[in-house]
Amino acid sequence: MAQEVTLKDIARCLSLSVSTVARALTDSPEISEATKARVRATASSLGYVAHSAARAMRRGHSTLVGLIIPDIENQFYGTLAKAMAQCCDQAGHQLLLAITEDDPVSEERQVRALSEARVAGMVIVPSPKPLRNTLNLLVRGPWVQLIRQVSDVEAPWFGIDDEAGLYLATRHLIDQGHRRIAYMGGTLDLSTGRGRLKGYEQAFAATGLEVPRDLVRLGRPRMDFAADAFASLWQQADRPTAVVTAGSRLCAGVLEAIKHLKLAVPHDLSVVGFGDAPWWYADLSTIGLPVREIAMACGEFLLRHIRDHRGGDPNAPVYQAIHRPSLVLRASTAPFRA
Amino acid sequence: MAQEVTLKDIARCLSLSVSTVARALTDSPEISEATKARVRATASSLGYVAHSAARAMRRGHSTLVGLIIPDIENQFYGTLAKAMAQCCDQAGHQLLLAITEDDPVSEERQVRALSEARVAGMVIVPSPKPLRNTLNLLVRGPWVQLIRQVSDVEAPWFGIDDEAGLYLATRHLIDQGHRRIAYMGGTLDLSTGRGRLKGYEQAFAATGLEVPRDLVRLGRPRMDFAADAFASLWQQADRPTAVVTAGSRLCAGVLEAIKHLKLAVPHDLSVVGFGDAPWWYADLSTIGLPVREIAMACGEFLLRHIRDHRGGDPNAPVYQAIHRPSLVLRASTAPFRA
DNA sequence: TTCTAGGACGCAAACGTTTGCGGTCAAGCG
DNA sequence: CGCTTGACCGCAAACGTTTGCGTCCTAGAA
Repeated sequence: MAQEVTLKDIARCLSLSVSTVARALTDSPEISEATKARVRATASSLGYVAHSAARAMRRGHSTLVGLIIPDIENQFYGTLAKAMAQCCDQAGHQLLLAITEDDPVSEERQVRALSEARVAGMVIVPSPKPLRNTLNLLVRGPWVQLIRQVSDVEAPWFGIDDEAGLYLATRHLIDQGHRRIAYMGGTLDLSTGRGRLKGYEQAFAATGLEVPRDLVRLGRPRMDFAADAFASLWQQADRPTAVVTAGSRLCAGVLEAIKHLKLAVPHDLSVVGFGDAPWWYADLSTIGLPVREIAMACGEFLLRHIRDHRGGDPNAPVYQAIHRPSLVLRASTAPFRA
Repeated sequence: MAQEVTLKDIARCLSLSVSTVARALTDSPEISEATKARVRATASSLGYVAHSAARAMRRGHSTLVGLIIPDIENQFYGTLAKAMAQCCDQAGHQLLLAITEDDPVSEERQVRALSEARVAGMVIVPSPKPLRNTLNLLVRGPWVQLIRQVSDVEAPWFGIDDEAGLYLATRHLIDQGHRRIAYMGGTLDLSTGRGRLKGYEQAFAATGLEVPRDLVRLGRPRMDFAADAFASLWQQADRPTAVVTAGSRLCAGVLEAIKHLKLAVPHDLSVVGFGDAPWWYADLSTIGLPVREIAMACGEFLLRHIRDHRGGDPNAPVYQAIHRPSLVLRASTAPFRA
C-alpha cells in the first residue's frame, strides 16, 4: 500500500512533464521512441498502475460493461456470463455483474449502480415487470435485451425462437402418436413464457387437434413447483402419456417427481427436457438452445455498437436477432402405446 | 443521451453552490432539511445520476470488488459468484467479474485490469502457477484467496479441508470392505489436488493398508480426461471395485465412462462423487461441499476488512478459514462382494 | 448595544488523467 | 544569415466530486 504511483511521480523521476509521460504511455506519435522507452521503463520499475477511473472521467466514457441477469448459479446464465466475459476481455472491457433474482426492486438498484459507474453499455435479461425508472436508466446508454423481451420498449434484442422450440418438441410427440401431452411452463408475465406456450398450442393447431387444457401447468420456474405440479397431474384420472417442459428448472422438477413416483422413462412416460444442462446422464431428449452463440452475438453487437457510433444514431431500425433452437433426440421419448 | 446532468446543473437550477448540493445529497448535517428536500427534488426531476468514478477518485477508493475465478459455467463457481454478488449488493458494492480459464497470462491481465479499476478488494481462486507480477498487483489492496491456495504467500484464505473430504470418502469405502479403490484426481500443481490425494492416502494409512498406486490417476480436471482414464483403468486385469473422485468434472467424466461401459452402480462398482452438482438424478453419494457458506464467509470477511481498517494493519495473524466437507450418502456405494 | 456562537452556505483546491495549444530547438532551404 | 518546418515537449484546463476553511447572517447572552 505504498502510496499510489501516479504520472506525476514518473514525470518527477525523469524530469519530464506529466503530459509527456501520459502521451508516452498512450503511445502517442509526438513522443520520441527514446523517451517512450525511458518512460515505460521507470513506469514499470516504480510499479505504476494506470487509474482507469480518472481516465474514464477525462475521456468521458469508461471501459466497463454491465451484465444483469436473474441468477448465476443456473448453468444457463453461467454460459451466458462466460461468453460475455470472454467478449469483454477480448475487447479490453471489464464485466460488471449484477444479479436480480427477478426482483424488480433489486433490478432497479443494480441498474442504477451500473449507471452510476457509467458503464459503456449494458446487457440485461429483464425481470418480468421492470420498474419505469429502470427503463429510464437503461436508455441513458447503449443496451441490449437478452433472452427475454420487455414489451412496449424499443431496444435491440437477442433471443431464442421460443415458439419454434416448443413447437418442435410438441410436434415430435404428436407425430409419435401422443395426444395427452402435458405442458410444464412458466407464467405468462415473461415473453419467453408466452412464446413457449404458443409453440405448444401451435403444434396442436397445425395438426388439427385440441389442446389438452387440463394438462397445462403454469407457474414460477422453480423445481419445487414443477415437481408438485407434475405429481398432481399424475393423480388425475386421465393421465398424460408425455410431457414437454419449458424451462430447465421446471424440467429438473419434473424429473424429480418422476424419480419419486418411480416411473420408467420412456416406458411409462415420454419426456422432452429443456436446455443443455447436464441431462446427458439421464439420456434426456431436450430442446437444445444455442446459448453460447446467442451470448457471443449479443456481446459482439454491443461492443461493436460501443466502439463505432458512440454518438448513436437514433431511429435506426432496432436490431433483433432470433436464434433457432433444435430438438436433441436422445432416449426419453418413445412412440405412443395404447 | 441528453448531456450528463451534474451537480453543477442542479446548483445552477437552484441558485446554490455545487458544494451545498453535494452536501445535501450526501445528507451532510450542515445543510438545512429544507434545502436538502429541494435539492433531492430537482435532482430526481433533472434525472441526476451520481458519477461514482468521480466520487471514487476524490474519495480515494472505489466501491468495486473484484472476483477472479477460473470458470463460471461450472456450477461450483456459479454458486461462489452468486454468494459474492449478494454480499456485495447488500453492502453497496459492485462485483467486477473476471474469468481466467486457469491461464496465468489471462489471470495477470485480469488482475491488472481490476487493479487499474482500483477495486476496493479482490477475491481470487488462483490459477496453478500465478505469475510473479500477478501477486505484486494483488498485494496492493486487500485480497483473499478462495478454495485454492498459492504456496509461499501470506494472505487470508477461505477453503475446504480437502484432505478430510477425501479421507471421509475413501475411509467409507474401506470400511465397506473395498480395497481396490481407484482415485481420480487433479494434478498436484494445485493445493487442492495435493490435499485431496493426501486424504485418499491417509485413509489407507490409518487402516494399515497399502495404497493401490496402480489405481491412482491424476490429470487436468476435465471430463474427457477422467472418462479416458477410467476406461483404461477398467481395461486392467485387476480392476477396481470402487472409485473416488476429487473434482466435479472428473466425477462427470467417470460417470460418462461408466455409462458407456454399461456398468451398474453400485452393483459392478461403487462410486463417490464430488460436490453438489445435480447428481441427485443419478443418486450419487458425494463429498458434499459447503460452497455457499464458504463464499459468504469469504465475502463478508473481505467487505468487513474493507470497511474497518482501510489503513490495514500489517503483521496481524493471517486469517485462514477452513470449512469441513461432509459425506453425503445416497445410493452409489455398496459393501464389497468378492 | 456589543459580542459570541453557531447554523447555513460558498470558494477553491484536490483526486489522476487527457489533450488543445503553444513553445523551443535544430535542421534544411533559399 | 534569416526563414520555415517539423519533431518533441510543457502549460494548463477540464472531467465531476468531496471537503477544509472561510464567510455571512441571525439569535441569544452579557
